[in-house]
Amino acid sequence: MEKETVSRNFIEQIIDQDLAEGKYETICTRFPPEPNGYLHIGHAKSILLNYGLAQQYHGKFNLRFDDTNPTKEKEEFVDSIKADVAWLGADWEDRLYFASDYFQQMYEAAVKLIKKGKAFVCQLTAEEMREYRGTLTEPGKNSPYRDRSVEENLRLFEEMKEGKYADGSMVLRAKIDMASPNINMRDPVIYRVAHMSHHNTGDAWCIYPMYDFAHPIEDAIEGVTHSICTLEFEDHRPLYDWVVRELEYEKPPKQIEFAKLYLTNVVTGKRYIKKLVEEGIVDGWDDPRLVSIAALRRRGFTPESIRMFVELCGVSKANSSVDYAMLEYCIREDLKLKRPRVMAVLDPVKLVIDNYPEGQVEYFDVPNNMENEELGVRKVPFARELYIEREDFMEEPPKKYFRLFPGNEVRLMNAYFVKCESFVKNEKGEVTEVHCTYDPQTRSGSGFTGRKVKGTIHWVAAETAVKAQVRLYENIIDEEKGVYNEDGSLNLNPDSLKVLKECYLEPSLDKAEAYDSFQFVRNGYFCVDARDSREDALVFNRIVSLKSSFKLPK
RNA sequence: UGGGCUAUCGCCAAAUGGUAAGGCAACGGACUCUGACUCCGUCAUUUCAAGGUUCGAAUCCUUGUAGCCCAGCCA
Repeated sequence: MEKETVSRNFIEQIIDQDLAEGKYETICTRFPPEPNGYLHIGHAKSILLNYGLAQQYHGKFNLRFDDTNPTKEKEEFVDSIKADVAWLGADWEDRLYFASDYFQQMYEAAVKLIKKGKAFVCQLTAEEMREYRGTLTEPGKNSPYRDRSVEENLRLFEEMKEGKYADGSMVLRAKIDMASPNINMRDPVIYRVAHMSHHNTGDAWCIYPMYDFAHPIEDAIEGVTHSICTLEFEDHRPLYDWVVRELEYEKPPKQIEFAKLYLTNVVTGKRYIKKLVEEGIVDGWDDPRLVSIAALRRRGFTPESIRMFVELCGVSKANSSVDYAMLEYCIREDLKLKRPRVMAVLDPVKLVIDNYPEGQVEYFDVPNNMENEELGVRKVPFARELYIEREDFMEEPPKKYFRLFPGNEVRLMNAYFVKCESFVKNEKGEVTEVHCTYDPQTRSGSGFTGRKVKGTIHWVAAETAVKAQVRLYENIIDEEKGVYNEDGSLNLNPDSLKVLKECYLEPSLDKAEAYDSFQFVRNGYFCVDARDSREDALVFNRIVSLKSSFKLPK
């Protein structure tokens, strides 16, 4: 209630006004996917927007499959869509609908239009119809079949329904205006013939309604008040309104359009994704580098983080592309206090503590999350030989490098201070071992305040470490250059996309439950692949790596 | 070039004729058992452009400019 001063987006303003004018008592929204593919982050915006509005106004939210075209739809998509919508937390309660369940009503509606002289059966071929339609700048011409009698139209339409005509030979068209500057109003097709089995209605029908005719009817039947869709349907609104008007629905639903959500630095085009899948660049529609809902889930995003993201993006009619960094921000924000932070070394270098007794192992009680005591503590073994991150040691450190270098002392996180005494290089000049001495009185939790160190680094005890295969992912596209070159070739090195690496994890991570979601590793984080039966089930996403890497002072 | 829509910071986005919110990013600084987090601070005399109306304009008018969508028996 104290939200009084918060500004409302344009859709809320429309709803407020409709409610104030008494157009509707309560509102009803819907998410109407066609079951022809997997949901992505853009759909999440629509789902959460529709559901959020329904919640906010104490109205209803329906999930309805817009399955009016059997040539494109599959049952498998119905299941995945339901799972994704549910995962996002949008609850349709008992209101799960299928447009195909309304085929009879739609048929009757078409008959009503015919009887009103507002629809006719047309036998123009597809090509002819295109010619008759005119162009963007020239008006169209009336179909020669436009003035058939109501009786003949009724008979023909009935016969279409009975299966007497072949696919493509005949359609039912709305009789509107072939000279309209809006091409959608030039006697649009509202029913076509398709002898094809439908995933829901089987072979009961061989005529199927077109979107423009079906959608307003679906909304009207369900009592949807605000039919929220994306911008490309703006030109269809006059037709939407025409349908609900001619069919004489009381309290007709109202279509409102908003801009789709685009993200920078990701591939969203179905065409591209398909190609990436076919070429084996990605594992499939749920590859963690994509932004399908399933991919995001697999990558460790939470429904909360996606909700936050969608809210942060806002709703408007301006085409825009939201910075991927905002999505990253949301997941960091959500997981910050929610998940344990564990240590894992991704690019290991051995660290030997020369003055630590050989064979000795100590167990430290490490808080799972310093800022959230409820997450408890875990035991982490510490020994003479550890692995540290290669980038946490430098032979010749630049100014302001606070980590390990000869003579410098740092804190091993949750353990002791160690001072670098020497290091070993191989014949290639690579550092293979870093030798240190530790100071027993600096043990973590001892309250030691004798001196301070500037740096703290993470580590994993070598002997007990769990060796894991980790997949490093990088952004899938370079925003500047695009995914594909003009000649259609892939504009990236496939090897850069997925790098399999061996890394070392704390032994506590041996159990899958221990890392079923994001874990912070320095500033990046990784999560277990949701399909954790896979051998390479661990996924590392260093999505904030740019931020975390040490930058040389200029 | 017909019709529809849009234009406010690097990226989203408020402001509904009363003197440009907020978030992300970035950049300073403080703090720190991870250079993170947190905290504090900076970041649009100006709203696509040019004119006009007005005491007052991002908001109204005019003329331009740029971008997106539409010629499926797809949704």
